[in-house]
Amino acid sequence: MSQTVSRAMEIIRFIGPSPRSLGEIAEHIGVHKSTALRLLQTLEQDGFARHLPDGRHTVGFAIIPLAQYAIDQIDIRTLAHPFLQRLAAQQGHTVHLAQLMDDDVIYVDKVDGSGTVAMGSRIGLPAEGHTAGVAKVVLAHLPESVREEAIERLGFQRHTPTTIVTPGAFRRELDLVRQRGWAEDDGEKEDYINCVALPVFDASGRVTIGMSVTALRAVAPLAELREQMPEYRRVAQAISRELGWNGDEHERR
Amino acid sequence: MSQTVSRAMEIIRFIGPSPRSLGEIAEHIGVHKSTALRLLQTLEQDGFARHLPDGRHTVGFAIIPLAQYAIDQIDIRTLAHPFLQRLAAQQGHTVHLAQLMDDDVIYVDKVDGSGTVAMGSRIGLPAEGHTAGVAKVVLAHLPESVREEAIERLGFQRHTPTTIVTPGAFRRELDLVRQRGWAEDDGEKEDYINCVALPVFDASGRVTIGMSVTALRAVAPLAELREQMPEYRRVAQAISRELGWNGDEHERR
DNA sequence: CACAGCCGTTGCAACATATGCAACGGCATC
DNA sequence: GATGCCGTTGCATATGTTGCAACGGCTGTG
Repeated sequence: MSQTVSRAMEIIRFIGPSPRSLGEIAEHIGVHKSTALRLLQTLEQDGFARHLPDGRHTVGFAIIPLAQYAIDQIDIRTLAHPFLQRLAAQQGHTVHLAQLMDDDVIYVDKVDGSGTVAMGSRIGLPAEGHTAGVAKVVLAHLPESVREEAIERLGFQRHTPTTIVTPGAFRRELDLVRQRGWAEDDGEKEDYINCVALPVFDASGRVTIGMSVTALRAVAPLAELREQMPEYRRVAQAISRELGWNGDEHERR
Repeated sequence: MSQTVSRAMEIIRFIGPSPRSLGEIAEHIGVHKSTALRLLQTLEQDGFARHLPDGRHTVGFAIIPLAQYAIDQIDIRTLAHPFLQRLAAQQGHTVHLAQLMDDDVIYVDKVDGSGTVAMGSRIGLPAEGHTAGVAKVVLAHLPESVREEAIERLGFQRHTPTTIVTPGAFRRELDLVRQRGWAEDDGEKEDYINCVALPVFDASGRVTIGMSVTALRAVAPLAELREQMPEYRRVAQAISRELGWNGDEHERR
């Protein structure tokens, strides 16, 4: 293991959220300022960090295309994409796939329907934990201790009158998700958009991926999406079988 | 400068585009395999690299949120965003801002109009060089030698009957962009979407940023967007003045 | 205006770590 | 079964990283 490389990466993690001074960085990684400065100079030479005019240091743009490579290599995309495309074309609605990675449910694929819709979801970015259907469906199926930790991290910011804003109400929502087999976003992030989200099971019956169908409320309200649930369930299970799932959705780990 | 950190970063750049074996990596950075392995082990411990089941190494997901931080800190967004929001609200069309970074014109902001539209543009991702309005308008205003190098890198893949697919035709298009002062995407990437793009000048009269207005052809065909050109030019110049531009758009470097 | 304090930075010697070597086990090929 | 190449590890040592001392610049205070 390389201590020098570890330090450099810790610097990048530290300066990412907000720009930092040399002294702060040296203190954070526990080295002399001259050491931190040399590490920064190297990171900056290669575009992984930037030296701002005010003297502080921040993350560099060379990381952006590398992140895109990381996104492009998410395996489930290749496997699931044809299913999403068919569903989007057939139903006319936007379909997402999102996967749990570390502590976030990250959008990993998105196929727009016809009669299209703009929304804040972006591949590579996390779904909002307390509003997005895909996040709810993944959270609902996590082991309880993991789920409780995740719930504690949620901010429960209100966006619309239907946003769930307490942990208790959110737990009841997740209970409902498990009971009926799908999650819903009832205009909780943007009040003109709703969606349903289905679990995607892996070979061991776990759920770390969710698939959602999203529509403008004016075009297809929740009731209409619910009517299509048998078809959505069929597609989510077809993707699950591609992942080696072979059982009933009521199987639990 | 830290040689060790440089090597680690070169490893990340090398394994990003496609996964690589330990031997390839060691050869690429010019060290013994055991050295490359230790550097990789450190990168993998922190999520900057991943060790695939087949033994190869690729870029890790921890880079994705860092890239988002980098995107979030692009200064022009803060400055230009109110202009884009006003224009989008007033015109009802989607407005983009894109900026030249290294060899790509990267979408750095995007405001959706009302009566919304889905499109492949994503913040942090590059605009396609030979079709996107923002890319054409930035390319058109580059110094000639830089422009020629950029044109040589373009793939000229046809997407629709109106896609420009030869360097010669593309050069003539850029001549036209400079002459009339704006670029167009005439359904060249998706045949149902068109846009116009205006140059944003900086304090020295250079153009590394473009602003575009995009609409569904069915909603607002090119002719209709062209009618609004005085207003679009006014907004682009207002943003330019915020950047310190003080002259006539015919000023050249 | 002088001074103190803190910042970012550099040259250099000491030393701690990164490095390459030799060897290993595993796997594929002949 | 032998060979070649892969990824990997222990260890000695060479070297690059590291901290120290000192520097100039900037800001705030008296």
